[in-house]
Amino acid sequence: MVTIKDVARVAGVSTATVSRVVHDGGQVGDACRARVKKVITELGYRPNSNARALVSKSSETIGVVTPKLSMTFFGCLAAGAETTARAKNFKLLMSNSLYETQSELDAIYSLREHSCDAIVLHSEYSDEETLIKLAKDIPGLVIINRFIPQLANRCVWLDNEAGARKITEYLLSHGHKDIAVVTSIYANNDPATRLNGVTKALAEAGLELAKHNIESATANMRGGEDAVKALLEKGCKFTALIAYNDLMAVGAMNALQDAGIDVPGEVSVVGFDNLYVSKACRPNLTTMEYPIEEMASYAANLAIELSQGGNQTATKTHLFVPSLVERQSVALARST
Amino acid sequence: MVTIKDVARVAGVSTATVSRVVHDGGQVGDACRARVKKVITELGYRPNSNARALVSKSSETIGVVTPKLSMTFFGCLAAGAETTARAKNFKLLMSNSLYETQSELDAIYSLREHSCDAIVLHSEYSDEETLIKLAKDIPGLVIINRFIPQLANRCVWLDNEAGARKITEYLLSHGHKDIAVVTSIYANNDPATRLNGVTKALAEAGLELAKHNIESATANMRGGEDAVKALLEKGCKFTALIAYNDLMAVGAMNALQDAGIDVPGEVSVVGFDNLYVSKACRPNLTTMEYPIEEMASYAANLAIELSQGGNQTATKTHLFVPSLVERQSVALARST
DNA sequence: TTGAAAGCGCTAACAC
DNA sequence: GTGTTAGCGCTTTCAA
Repeated sequence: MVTIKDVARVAGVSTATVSRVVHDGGQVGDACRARVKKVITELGYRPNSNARALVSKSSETIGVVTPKLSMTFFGCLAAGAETTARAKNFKLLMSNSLYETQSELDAIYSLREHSCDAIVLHSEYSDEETLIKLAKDIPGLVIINRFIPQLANRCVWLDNEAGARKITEYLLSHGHKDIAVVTSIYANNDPATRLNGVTKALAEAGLELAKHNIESATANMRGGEDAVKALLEKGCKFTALIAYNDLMAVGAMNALQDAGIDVPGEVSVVGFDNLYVSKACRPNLTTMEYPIEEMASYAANLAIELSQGGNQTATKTHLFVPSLVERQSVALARST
Repeated sequence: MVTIKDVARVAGVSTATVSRVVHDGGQVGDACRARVKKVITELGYRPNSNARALVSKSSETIGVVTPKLSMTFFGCLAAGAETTARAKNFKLLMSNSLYETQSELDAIYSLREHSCDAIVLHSEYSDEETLIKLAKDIPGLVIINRFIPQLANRCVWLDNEAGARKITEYLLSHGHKDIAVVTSIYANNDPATRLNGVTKALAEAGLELAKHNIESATANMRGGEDAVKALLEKGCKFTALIAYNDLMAVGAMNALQDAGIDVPGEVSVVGFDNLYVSKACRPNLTTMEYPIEEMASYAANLAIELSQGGNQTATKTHLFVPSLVERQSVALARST
């Protein structure tokens, strides 16, 4: 490994001068700078970032903590953060939290040990108090996909209720009145919030969402299938179905089709997230776009700014609003 | 930030002793060790890994370089590496190469600056020579999804030809004789290798793969659609279609169905990779499993071992073989 | 068993 | 404009 000393020796200058050249400080004579630069390329010198981080207490590293990288949603999140990291010349440290409070915290501490002071955290299990305490310690900590009032300016989140409301209104505008909902038993607030949006939109249209029209299951394809089967077995009648997310929606469509029910001919189906699958399934799924990649990129930027002492406007919030993506899984309700 | 000095001071010992306790070295008296441990927890001391890496020249960090994290395939790759990292208590440094030679190299050098000596690289554009030179410099460099003879013991790869062969034979065993192929213009060797497998399997059955039964396009859903349209327009007749990967297969199925052709009733379709989409599409896709997560986890292990001077058996290769996943997109060929 | 001290590669005063 | 120097937090001889 070639160090700054090697460069200094070969170029016949002090390490301080080399350091200045590396950092493009203006305080170096032209001839000297040229010589040093030449030596740097000749020797292939690259500053050791551990040493740099050690002395400067900042590592130009951004950490991302998500539950599970293999899920498309989190892959996109990571990709968004990576875009920012690349643009700012930061390194990206990834950690899976595996949906556990303790590993969430472990991951964060491990990041800290690396002098990684910009952190984007997707937390589901830690309670608000823990997070608030953590945020106090770590100026560059940003929470993604969750809103904590006391941390308003550190949360990058999505208006789930507005999204659910919007897609419900869309269904309403297509003449649907008998609407079933497949929600999830997912740990965070999202299911409740989205359900809330649906209920409100329905209420405003003078409709009530009957309890027995709601079925809940795990937030994946299988869950969607199971929920629809349960709905069908109960003898539930509906012309449209709102699923918690795309995965459940796809499962639901499959179950519907397996039961000989045409989608969207007899039943319209909508999802949430706009994952890749929504373009792969038949019919293509109408859904709400969850701009997670963009949000993550934004969050990473915010985390970096905060870690550098910028963007201290405590009152500013970072709320994203999902948008409707019309595809083929919704049709006009058949007049009854 | 609480440092080793703080702990030493509070515990009334030297930093060397604290270091020994942290490392579980046996050379510390019981009473002393207990006291130090107590102080460590009380103060919440965590060793700074930059300092540690600086002095020990090893950072317990594994780097992963892939083209694009937002693609499911690479997300799974990252997840596999993460599993190993977690198990070995390593950190995971991610870098996107964006499909470019230069950024591939940049990413690797940047990893090196971090004293990250175990690296898993998914390289597509760099030539073998560059890679061989790199591998010489970096003992812990492992190449994934590519085979370079001179680096046999450092490559973790998949037998694409065997996979293609296997799935072709599967189609053959279902009575298909008129087979079309949708291949891709992807940059690496995989398309050619898979095509090769198909051709060979067909040849062994006394069948020839006619040029005009092959169509090539970009390796995504859209490409699959386009290719099928082209095939259909040419008036190509086939009862089975082999797609380069799952994404193209799904696109192909959609195009087929849009053209009023029943899948698998009239045309059977198979893919490659076994991505999540293959369970989302209708009919569910029969495909070859590409165990990328497992492979990445394996590769990460190998990289760590190599970086620590182990596993020097230069003759050992690391070849994975894909397995058939039967779903619903293949039917018996209709007797003609 | 424990401590003192040197030094990893780099940056940032401070001096000249 | 350039060099000297003192650390950053930690590990690791070498002595005691």
